[in-house]
Amino acid sequence: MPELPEVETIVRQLAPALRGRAMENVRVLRSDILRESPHRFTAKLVGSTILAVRRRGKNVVMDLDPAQLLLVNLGMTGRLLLSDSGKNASPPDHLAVEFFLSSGGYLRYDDVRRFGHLLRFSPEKWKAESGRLGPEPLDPTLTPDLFYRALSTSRSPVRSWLLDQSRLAGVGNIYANEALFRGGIHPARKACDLDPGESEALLVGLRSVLRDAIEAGGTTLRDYRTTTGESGGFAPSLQVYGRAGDPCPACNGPIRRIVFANRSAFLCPRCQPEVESSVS
DNA sequence: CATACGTCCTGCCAGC
DNA sequence: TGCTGGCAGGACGTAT
Repeated sequence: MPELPEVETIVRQLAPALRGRAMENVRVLRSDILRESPHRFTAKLVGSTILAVRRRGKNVVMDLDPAQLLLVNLGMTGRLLLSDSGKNASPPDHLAVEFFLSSGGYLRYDDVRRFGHLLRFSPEKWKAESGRLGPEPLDPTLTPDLFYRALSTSRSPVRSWLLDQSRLAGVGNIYANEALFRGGIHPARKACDLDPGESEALLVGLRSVLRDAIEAGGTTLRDYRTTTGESGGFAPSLQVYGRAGDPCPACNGPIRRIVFANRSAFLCPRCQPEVESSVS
């Protein structure tokens, strides 16, 4: 569910609302969301103050005082729901963890499939962990040349390359497919086969779709919600994802769905040819 | 080392 | 109406 634009949307809502507030109590209802005992998790967090909320890849990262980090990976169906006022919203159907905050509100983590995780890190451990993730796609220091060189080291299909968090942090199946369409690149082509021009077109397409989706508050297909429970607005703007059989917005030919690496890929066969045009 | 595949879990939807 | 199989936005462990 949540890829970079969805997590960015959540973080932009949480950051101003949570900054400076303390966790007065923590209640764990589904401990398989954690990788430590609920008792230890709770004991280490109660009394902490939230200094900042930010994003790294698809993770929500909270900086706490005393110094530690709380990372939320939403998996497929995780939601962070914020109730700022005193009034009690009825609990969501799959409530996993509740944080009771100073000034009376609370933050709830809800997750149908429980593929998500809530993880604590020391600053040192987080630094190492973050180092295992690839660069942020929207970071301007990721130049077209660096992007091209990174692609050129891998024989994986370029769609798989985009999904690999250790190569690039934050891209999931929706935006990988949309970026490949915008860049005119077939998803099954080997990453190392893209030429510099194609590589740059892909980077431009990726950045544009991520920015557009952030602008719209993310894509809700089914489960994704903002912290107030609202849907994102980008779904109608998807050009290929989930649109098998629909006309291509560029050439009117039918969008196709193919499956590889156990996941659906959507593409326009005409706009995203399988083999690069070896004209020269 | 790099890449490929099965698995975790629940809910929903199309098709019979 | 009710059942069944297929499918889902992620990420990790294991096998090759």
